[in-house]
Amino acid sequence: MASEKQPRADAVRNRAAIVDAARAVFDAGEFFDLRFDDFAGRAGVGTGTLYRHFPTREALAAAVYENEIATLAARAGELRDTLPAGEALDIFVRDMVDHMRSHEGLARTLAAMMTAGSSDVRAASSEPLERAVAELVTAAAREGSIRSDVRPGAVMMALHSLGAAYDRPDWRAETDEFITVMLNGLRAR
Amino acid sequence: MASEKQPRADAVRNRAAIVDAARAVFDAGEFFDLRFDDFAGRAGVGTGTLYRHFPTREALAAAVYENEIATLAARAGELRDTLPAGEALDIFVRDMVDHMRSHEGLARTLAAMMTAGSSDVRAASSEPLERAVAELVTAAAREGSIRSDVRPGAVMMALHSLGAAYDRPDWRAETDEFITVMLNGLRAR
DNA sequence: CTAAAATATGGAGATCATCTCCACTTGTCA
DNA sequence: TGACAAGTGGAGATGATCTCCATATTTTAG
Repeated sequence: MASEKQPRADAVRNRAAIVDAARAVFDAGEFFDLRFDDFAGRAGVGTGTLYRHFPTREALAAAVYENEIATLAARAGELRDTLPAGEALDIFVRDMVDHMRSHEGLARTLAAMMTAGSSDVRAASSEPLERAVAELVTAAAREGSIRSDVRPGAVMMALHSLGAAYDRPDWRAETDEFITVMLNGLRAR
Repeated sequence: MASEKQPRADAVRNRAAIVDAARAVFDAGEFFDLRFDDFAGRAGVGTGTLYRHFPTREALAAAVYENEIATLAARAGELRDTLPAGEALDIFVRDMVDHMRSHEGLARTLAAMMTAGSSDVRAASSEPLERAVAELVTAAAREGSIRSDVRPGAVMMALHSLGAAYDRPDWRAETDEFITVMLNGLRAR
């Protein structure tokens, strides 16, 4: 149907430079302090270029988010291919928590942007992770290591909450307990 | 220490009018489409008045949020006084879900504002609910109907996620399953 | 290799939301 | 009822967002 056009080489480079700069800003937790135009300066491009590639703040956030999601989804696939499903699910969830812990600013900022943003964008951007988790959950249920009357989306919801609740003073400890409760709940018959 | 001054009657009326107008806007899901100044028009006051009462969007959102939290916390107290703790917790969680279902736009908008806003504001505004849930959880643990190695905050985190994940296409069904998983996990030994 | 066409760039300046300021109105208190 | 305090509204300053297009770069065709 749609014939995809090759973008020009410099366009590709600029786009990447902007996303890289944005990732750094996110990680430092300065996303909301900066004028949107400043992202152009940071990436060494003009504001026109910034706006052409990312018409809104949200669009830029979505691009960073998609990278992050891809990393997580890849990790899920890897685990699925090398471990029994029940174990893979367990480890994936805990890895995800660790990942968030080591990129605090990023996790918090993306959670905020994604909560505020439009459903459609969020749904589209999260799709690969959604898919990967669904596979893990379905496999674990088939294998019999978790109950089978829970749809994968319920697990995604739980994971979602990790990001949303990120700034709770005792996040670290509460997360561990929350995860334990959830995994126990999944195993309960 | 601090001697509280009575505000003038018209100031009280105006403040209430603004919060009322804001609640309606929230409920309709139009919060992000409106210029902040428009809230003044909707409430029938000037922009100066709006800004005096609520210096930022976030401050206005927090005021609406606090109302909502008070309602929920009151409900929790009521349940605690009339039912065994384990049952009270169970019913409270399910009531909260129902409450969110019947105020979709409100729940979604508040979740977004609160995620984006500062930790301090959020922490202060949520405190009454936090307290009420902590009481329910602690009582249920003491009573022996749920495990006692889970701090109340872990449960709050789970509740938080309900708001955060609000726009998932299948929210209703997933929420029920998620809640079931969590409550089972809490009872698992 | 070169020229023309296609694509992309940067940043000056138009546009628009946010927020301040103060002359005026309303409420309160004696 | 007068006088002082408290509160109001909205015009306009401020500063961020976004558009537009003359110029520059890359690609394609000859």
